[in-house]
Amino acid sequence: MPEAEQRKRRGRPKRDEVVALDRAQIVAEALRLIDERGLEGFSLRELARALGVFPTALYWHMPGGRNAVLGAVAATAFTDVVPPAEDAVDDWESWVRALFTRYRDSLRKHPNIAPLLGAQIVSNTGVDMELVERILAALESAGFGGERLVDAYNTVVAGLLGYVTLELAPGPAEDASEWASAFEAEIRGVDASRFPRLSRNLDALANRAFIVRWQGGAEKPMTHSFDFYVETIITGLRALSRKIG
Amino acid sequence: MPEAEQRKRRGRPKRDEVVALDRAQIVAEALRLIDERGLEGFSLRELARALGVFPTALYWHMPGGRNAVLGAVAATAFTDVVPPAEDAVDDWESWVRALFTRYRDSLRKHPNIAPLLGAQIVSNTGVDMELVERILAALESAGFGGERLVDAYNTVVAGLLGYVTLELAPGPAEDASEWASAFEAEIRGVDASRFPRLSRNLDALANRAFIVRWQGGAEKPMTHSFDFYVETIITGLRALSRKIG
DNA sequence: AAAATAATTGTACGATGTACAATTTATTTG
DNA sequence: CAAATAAATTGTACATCGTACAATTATTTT
Repeated sequence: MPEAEQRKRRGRPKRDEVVALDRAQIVAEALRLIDERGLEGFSLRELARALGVFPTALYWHMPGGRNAVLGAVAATAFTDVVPPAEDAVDDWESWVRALFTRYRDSLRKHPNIAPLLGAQIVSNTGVDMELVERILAALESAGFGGERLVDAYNTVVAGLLGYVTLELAPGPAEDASEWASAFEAEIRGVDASRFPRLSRNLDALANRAFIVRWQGGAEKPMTHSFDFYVETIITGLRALSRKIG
Repeated sequence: MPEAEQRKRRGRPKRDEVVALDRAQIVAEALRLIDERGLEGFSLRELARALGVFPTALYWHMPGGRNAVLGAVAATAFTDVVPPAEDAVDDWESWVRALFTRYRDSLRKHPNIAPLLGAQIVSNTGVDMELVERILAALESAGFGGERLVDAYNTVVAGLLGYVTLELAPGPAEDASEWASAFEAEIRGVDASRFPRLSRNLDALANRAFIVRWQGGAEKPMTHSFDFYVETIITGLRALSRKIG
């Protein structure tokens, strides 16, 4: 733990004192703590403790308090997800594919913040607007325009966040392994007469499909289905772009 | 407020006393409170207050505490979403379409619980297994089997939750209208040279598309795009089901 | 030199989740 | 039918949390 040394004096610190409190550093440390102990276990006070600072000092740099910190942390997930331009130009499909996988790769490095993204209108105008612009570019080159462009755009954004948010969703908080084995037993012993298809495909589905899994995507990735999901969306968009344009 | 009258006596209540504490009632009241004051404002103590009961009494019926209550509340969103059988049989596409719209309609009645669903491995074996079974049935009748069935299933489930979770996501907690107008101004004044396409389509996009909206889906539904999104997924699945089977 | 502003320490408060003991009623058992 | 056990609550207690606000000190501007 990178505890900063104590500093008893009150008031504004001298120029070269070790406080080094700074918006970027607060966000970075917050992300580190969330990576380490999860979203549920995150608190402003622990963040302050880790930074060697009083909790209320954080409010100077982040006037929004807790929510502001979490918002800023969430925003970091979008850095570097927008694929470089050269991949796009005349192949919107592979650009969209690249976007999806880059976003997923980015979140897989910090799976604990996934709930923040799928469930918050977080926006940090700048990075985000770049993302919007580039999605629009891809979809225009796919032939969408006007009202359909809006629909296609919303489809891409929802698709972008949807799968990954769910894949990386956290299970029950503390009783993890106990709950997991109990749930596994329940799944394994599912009534074959009431649920014949589930029962027949159980080996293929158990712990490898939503609702019937007992591990989160951080421990047990669902990559193959993700690729299929992306192809589904791209294929659907391609078909619909031809239908009316 | 349906405050229950006071009852001073300690210990187990007599048979016909008005305490009426019961798992189902706890969950129902919790949902009502969340509908009313939002997820952020929900607390076990207020729930207990609303039920006219000590906070710790809730632990008797819900051993998991807060998380257990929220899990149970989340599960209610899935009641009655599975479309009746007769709609399906030999038309898997309209069955899936019905599933998507029913789920969305269900959540739109309780938009505040949306974050719970997109972000938690909540499962209540029974209702859920029925859902799983029926999705599998639809996809088998669409021609999916084996490994592809798993992928298609995961695609449907992720698609089912993804859009709605994002659409109904809550904005910033308290400073709502202030933030909204500030954000609107920022969007309206976006740099046309850096973001030409966004700028060109601004009227169509502003407050009607993800990332560039300042109202949640509870206040401003995004229905048209949702329909397009559903068609995208169904069309994609149809095409991919023919490709290999 | 004085005033304003920046950046922190410190204090304080109400609220929260939950562990645990005490108490009372209902049910089961011998 | 008495005694034991289980069911369902009240009541107490505690650590923790977010944040409003005052006090303090250093830097920058006037």
